[in-house]
Amino acid sequence: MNKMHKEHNLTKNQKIIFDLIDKSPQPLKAYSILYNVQKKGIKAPLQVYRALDKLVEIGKIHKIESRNAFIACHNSSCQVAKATAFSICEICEKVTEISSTGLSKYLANFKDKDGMKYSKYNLEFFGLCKKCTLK
Amino acid sequence: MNKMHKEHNLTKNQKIIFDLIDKSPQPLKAYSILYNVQKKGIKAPLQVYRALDKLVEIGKIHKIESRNAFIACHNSSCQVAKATAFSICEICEKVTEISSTGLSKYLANFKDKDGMKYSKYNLEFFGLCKKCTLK
DNA sequence: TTTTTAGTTGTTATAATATAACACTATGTA
DNA sequence: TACATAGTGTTATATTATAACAACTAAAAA
Repeated sequence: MNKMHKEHNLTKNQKIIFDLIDKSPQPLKAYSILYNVQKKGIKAPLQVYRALDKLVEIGKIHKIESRNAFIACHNSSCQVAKATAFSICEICEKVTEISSTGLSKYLANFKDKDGMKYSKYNLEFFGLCKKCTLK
Repeated sequence: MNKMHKEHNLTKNQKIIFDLIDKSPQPLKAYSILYNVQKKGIKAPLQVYRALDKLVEIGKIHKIESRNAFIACHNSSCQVAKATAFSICEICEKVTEISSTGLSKYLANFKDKDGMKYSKYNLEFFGLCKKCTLK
């Protein structure tokens, strides 16, 4: 198996929740996830949050911090949730993961004025998506 | 009063809350703020959140999204809360606002692969601060 | 095989964060 | 004055997230 793409064998709950998020074109919130998986036997918030925590940890999903919502990672280069960038439309709330080599290199190499480098970052851009720009 | 050079004259509640955040070396959370200003007559969460919303809007403070906490802006160039960058220590939780001309220019001019530019961004770097690096 | 271990599960309860709705007040300005 | 805009005080409630504990499971070590 390719090291770069180590499979994390998801447990039942993790799989149910990942599949739901992965199918969704847009970020889902924890309690909306809960509502959607209750018929599959996941009844309590903690069951959802535990699966979310794990999925974030292994990089299968990302949290959109400014929205308290979760989106599947569609960027093969971020196997671990350490370097994330998103664009967020302030009207329709559409969220897109940005995968730009230039951006990720720039940020991974960024040093602050004390010369510190950082091991992780999260960047959220806000503006209007194409559709909303035209309205 | 002349609107052209309108200072944002803070109201009583806004001023109480801004002063508290401004004096704090580290970000404060809403309910910790509430606790600290109760002796000054601010008794309800909404009074705090309303002041916080306004202070964020006019750029006097910023919200650290990943921590649900608020910090005073010490970066004279961000008059409006539209371009923010922070470093966050994952051990001691120390937060520092980054003011790097290079970084802000790079991000302000960033275009995604559809050529879209964005009007605002928020960037949070995570790692260890100097003190915690030495431990 | 048995035992151990780390990780996950299911559950109840509760903490922490944030907003809705409504009546009222202050202030600037037409 | 009257109007518009923004802020206030209040109660209630919605939303997001974690604590604590007992039990289960799979994989690896003995």
